[in-house]
Amino acid sequence: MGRSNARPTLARVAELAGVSVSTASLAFSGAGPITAETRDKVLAAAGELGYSGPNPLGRQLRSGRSGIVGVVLGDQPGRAFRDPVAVKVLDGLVDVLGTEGLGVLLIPGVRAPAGPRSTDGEPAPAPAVDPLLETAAVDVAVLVWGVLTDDATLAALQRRDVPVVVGEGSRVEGAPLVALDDRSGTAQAVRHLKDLGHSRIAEITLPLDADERSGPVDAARLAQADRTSTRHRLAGVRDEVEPVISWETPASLVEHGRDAATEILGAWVPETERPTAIVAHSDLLAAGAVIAARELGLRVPEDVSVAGFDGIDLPWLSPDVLTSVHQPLQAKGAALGNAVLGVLAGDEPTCTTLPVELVPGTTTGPVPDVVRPADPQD
Amino acid sequence: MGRSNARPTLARVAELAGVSVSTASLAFSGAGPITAETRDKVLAAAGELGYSGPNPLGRQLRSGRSGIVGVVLGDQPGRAFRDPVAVKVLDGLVDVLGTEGLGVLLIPGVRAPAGPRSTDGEPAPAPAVDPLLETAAVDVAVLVWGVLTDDATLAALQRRDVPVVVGEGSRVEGAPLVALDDRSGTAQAVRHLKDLGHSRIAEITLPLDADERSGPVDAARLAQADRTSTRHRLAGVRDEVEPVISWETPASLVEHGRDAATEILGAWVPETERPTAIVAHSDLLAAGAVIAARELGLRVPEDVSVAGFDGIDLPWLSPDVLTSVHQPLQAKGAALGNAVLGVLAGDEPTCTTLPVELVPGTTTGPVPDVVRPADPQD
DNA sequence: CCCGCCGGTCAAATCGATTCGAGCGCGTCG
DNA sequence: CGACGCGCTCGAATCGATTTGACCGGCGGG
Repeated sequence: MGRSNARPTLARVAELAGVSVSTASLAFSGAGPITAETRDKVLAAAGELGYSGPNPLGRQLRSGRSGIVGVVLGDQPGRAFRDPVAVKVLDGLVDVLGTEGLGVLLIPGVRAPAGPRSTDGEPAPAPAVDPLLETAAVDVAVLVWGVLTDDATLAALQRRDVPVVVGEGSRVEGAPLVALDDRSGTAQAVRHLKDLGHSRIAEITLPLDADERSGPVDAARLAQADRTSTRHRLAGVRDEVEPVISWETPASLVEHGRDAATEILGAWVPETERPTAIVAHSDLLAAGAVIAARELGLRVPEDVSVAGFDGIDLPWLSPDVLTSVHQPLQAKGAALGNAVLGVLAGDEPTCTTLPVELVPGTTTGPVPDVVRPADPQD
Repeated sequence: MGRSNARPTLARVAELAGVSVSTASLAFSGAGPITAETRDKVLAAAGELGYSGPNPLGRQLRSGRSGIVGVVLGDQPGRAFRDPVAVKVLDGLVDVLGTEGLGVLLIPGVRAPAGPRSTDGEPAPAPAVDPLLETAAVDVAVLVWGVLTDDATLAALQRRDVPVVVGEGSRVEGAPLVALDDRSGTAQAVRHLKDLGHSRIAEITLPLDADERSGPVDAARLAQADRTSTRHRLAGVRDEVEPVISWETPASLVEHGRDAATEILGAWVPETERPTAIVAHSDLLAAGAVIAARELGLRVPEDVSVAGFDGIDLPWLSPDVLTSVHQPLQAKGAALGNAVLGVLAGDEPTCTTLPVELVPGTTTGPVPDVVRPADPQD
């Protein structure tokens, strides 16, 4: 009973077919020379035994590869999926890797400690890395959403000698990086607004670090910015203009963009001093800003212009089309996939920077006359 | 050079520590009795060699389990992620499995053939199943988005003897099922509308099958409905009312809901015959309907009421809050996770049906007076 | 006529760990 | 004083396949 119940192995198939295990293996893998007659004999035996093909585990041990690429999600797994940008990138990644027969394994990153930074006892010395990070059999890990300074996830991976590919972060020693021309992106957006005559420009930023703060960004806070892509987007804006106000959000979500824009547009005491344009670090934030403006009775773009970043589809913003800095999302996923392939092939790590392109929509327009300074500007 | 360059193995650590391989294994796994002194010796040797812990592949082969659960995505990997419902369920699933140390592997389902149902040559006898389906080392596969009759994905999995867990579909022999009380859900929504005085109710449906059609649903088409949950939602509506029109959509997306509602509301020649309420099979479709109504200059809910299904957050619909049949999304993911755990533990397959609950929002209201029949009703 | 090559098959080593049962000191109980 | 039991360690089998090199008969070229 013991073995009759268990799933048949290649050895038993070979036995029944009257050939050696090695020959049976050849019959399935197709590698190496084998007579059609022999193969048929093996296949017939397999059919009789209900053998469903070589066990992947055995193959993997032998080859030393699992064929699995780990994708490390941010601290909250759910949040990663709520972001259309992440989703599109993931999509492209799955696509490229899928054609190579590689699978994508979702790995939650470090789990945030239960209490929100409680100062009692130890300062969370063990950041509770997800068990999968420690044990999963992945050939490569992809850190799609960047690397923080002093990243516990990265540390765990490196301790395990798992090769890493980084997207959107700062360079990691020995790991390929797929970056975006963030700085040029926001700079282009602001230049576009300036070309339309705007000068009082407000900014809605991506999170500066993992603290999930929300509120105005001053010079001190600016210096603390930890996330590379946020830093670059901040810098790009400042290449062109000093924003009249810059508002930090806890995450790239519509509701946070709405809250930020409500603060920015609503709290301005003399209406003539209100910003005439908003540049947001993401489309989701920008969409929130458009909604907030509508709720405040402001017309877009007649009263206030809004520009975003990412170039995602926002069908529900209809009939408006967001002016946005488009990034090649699918291509970013593909680039990450190729970087993974490169690592697997043993190539030298390279650093790719993807281009961005401003695509004007209907949410930006000329600066309103009403608030244009009456005095003849030199 | 050969071995000095290669990653160290447990055997070499044991050798250096002067103990046997079995003892070294004990030092890492923690199973079985071992002296603290011996363990330290092994750990020290490991540190010296740069040994980064037991290779998962070896462990997996021995245990016969990979610790990986495959989640089969629909035909288009990207579409699965665009659906907030799917994302939340996936989120709950990852959460439950993650705490058990199980990983979630994304598997694209059958790849649709290149040409759209070209009738030349063979009728696509080889539906091009994704290579991962054939080769990935998964302990269980989850078909989150149901099973079609004659499902190639399911067939491939069964051929490989991979146990399966089904969500939202029809019962599969020997596999646990996590279902939803779809029928009661749409029935509740329609009853709510009837209680508000509506009688001319239109319906926007989920896809009836994989054909991605869009247009009115007649009795013949109704009979073709292939997807279990769609069938139940259709039935639930008809338990309460015969819709004045039922419009099929190719996918649960805002834009399709918008298109459908534009047809439904716009093409009605005598305005007094226009439906006063729309029940949609999903929140995304319902949101599209709200947008379409607004675009047509109709007020929601004064001129037309809209009810959805799912209960997802729609911050951008603000200030409206969709009336919707809420389903326990996170719980559904958790239920799927538990079903997976059950399969792994060898339990008998069970069938869970999750409850739904109508939560009224601001998008449904009393039937408008204008179009209410002038003659005194009974 | 003989050597060497070639297509096909097989035996055995290998991948890296887990685990069962045996062995071995040593303390304790009878 | 001898036997039993307990705690720790070790040897060896096992998981399931891949792959290298040997082997073997037959055929063509020198």
